[in-house]
Amino acid sequence: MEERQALSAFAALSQETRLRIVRLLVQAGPAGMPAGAVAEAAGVSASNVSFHLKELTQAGLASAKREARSIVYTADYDALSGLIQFLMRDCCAGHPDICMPATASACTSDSKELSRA
Amino acid sequence: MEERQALSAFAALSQETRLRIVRLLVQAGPAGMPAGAVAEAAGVSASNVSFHLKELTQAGLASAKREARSIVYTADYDALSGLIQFLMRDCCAGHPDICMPATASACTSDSKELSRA
DNA sequence: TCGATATTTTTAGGATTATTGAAATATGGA
DNA sequence: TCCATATTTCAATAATCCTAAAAATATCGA
Repeated sequence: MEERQALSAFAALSQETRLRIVRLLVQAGPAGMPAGAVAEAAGVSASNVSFHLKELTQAGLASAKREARSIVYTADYDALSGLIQFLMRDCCAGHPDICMPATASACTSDSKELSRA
Repeated sequence: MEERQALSAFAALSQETRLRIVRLLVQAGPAGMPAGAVAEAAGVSASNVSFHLKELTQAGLASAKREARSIVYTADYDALSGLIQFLMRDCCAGHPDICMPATASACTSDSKELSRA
């Protein structure tokens, strides 16, 4: 992931509603969620969720596909994964020990940590 | 790391100069860097670097300590590590496969990846 | 203490961003 | 085709953020 993309991704994730939406989309999995369902789950208006979904899409963190009447949004796993790698690579450059606590817990097979709501 | 902190951290990292400063501080290691040196290395004015260092400090990503005439800034390793964990835990919740590519490369001992400028 | 240096705070502006409701668009079924 | 549904676009306002310049503050050496 390039710096430009990372900057966009960070900006996208720095907004409460968008962060919530990303979580919802990730939890929805590859099947994704229609915009209306996202709006309801996030507790915001339809036009507002549309605005934030567009922002997430432009930042490369989500993608849209039409399915019948609904437009279904999906989290871009590669982008999220790439952002994590960016943090590890570019920000911890020369000091891998910074990332060790994170990778250590992630690399263990203790998946309880991952299921925290 | 709580959501509030993560939102602040994302906002702090979504600005080009601040992202550059974080890189500089990380590379500087535990010894840190005085504000003036950061300004010079980042190629920005003293007042501008002061502003951004304050933002980073308030976001918990850096800390300041006075050393003689200079105020030396240090990257907060725990915060960076915590942010990576936050992404893995809260954003990849229920879908650890998202993080796998990231953790896989991070967990290998191939440190060439980490030294990219 | 005084002056020089380093850093911070303040201030003000201009530029983005968030939010809402109304209007417009696109889809599928009767 | 026409209607109902789902979503987006538009317009306006409020809020927030970024930046640069000037003023204020803190430290050290003479």
